[in-house]
Amino acid sequence: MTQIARTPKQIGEIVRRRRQTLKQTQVQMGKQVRLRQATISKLETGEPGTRLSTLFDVLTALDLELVIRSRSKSSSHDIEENF
Amino acid sequence: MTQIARTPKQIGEIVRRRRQTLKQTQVQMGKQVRLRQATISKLETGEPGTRLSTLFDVLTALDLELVIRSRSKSSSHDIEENF
DNA sequence: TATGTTTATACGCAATGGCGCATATAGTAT
DNA sequence: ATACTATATGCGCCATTGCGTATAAACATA
Repeated sequence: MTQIARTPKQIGEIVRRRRQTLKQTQVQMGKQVRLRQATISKLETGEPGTRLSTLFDVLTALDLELVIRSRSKSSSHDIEENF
Repeated sequence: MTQIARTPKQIGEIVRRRRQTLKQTQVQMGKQVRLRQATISKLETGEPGTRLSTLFDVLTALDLELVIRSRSKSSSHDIEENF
C-alpha cells in the first residue's frame, strides 16, 4: 500500500480510506491518539491548516508511515512495487 | 531517494538536506512558493505546528513528493529500492 | 417512518502559525 | 578580526487550529 499525496485533500482521502478499512470510527481513532472527533473530521476533509503533529498522530493510529521522496520516481503511481 | 519521517523534526531534516543539495537558501525557496524565510526556518527546525499546506508548498519547491504507506513495509529502511 | 450511529458544524477560549518587518546569531569566508 | 551571507528570533497583527461541549446533518437499518 503506497499512496502519493500532493495536497491536504488527498491526505485526507487516504486517511479516511485507511480508517474505514480498519473499520474504525473517527471517535475511536481520536481516543487512541487523544484528538477530538472534530479534529479527525477536519483532517479527513482536507483542511490545509491541519498541523503536522496532528497528521503524525493520526498516521500512528492507522499504522501508516510518511515517506518523502523525489518527485521523479517516475510514477508507477498506483501500481507500486509491493514488497 | 526515499526517506521515512515519523516526526516533524525528521521532516525538517529531510527538507533541509534536500534544500542544501539543491544549493538553495531559505530566502530563495521562500520566494518560489511565497513563504517567509522565517517560516521555512521553523519548518526545518521541526515545528510540530507547521501547517500541512506549508509543507506541501515546500515540497513543491524542492521537487519532492509525499507518500503514505503502511508501516509494515518491513524496513529496508535505508537501503530503499532506488526507483 | 423512526431509531441509532457516524460525521460535520458551531461557540468561546487559549495557543500558535504565518505575515511584514527588523534584528540577532551563526557560519563562511577573506 | 572583518565583512558577508545565511539562519534563527522577535514584535504586533490577524487568521486558524485544537480544545471542551454541544448540536445538526447525513447515513444506516430495523
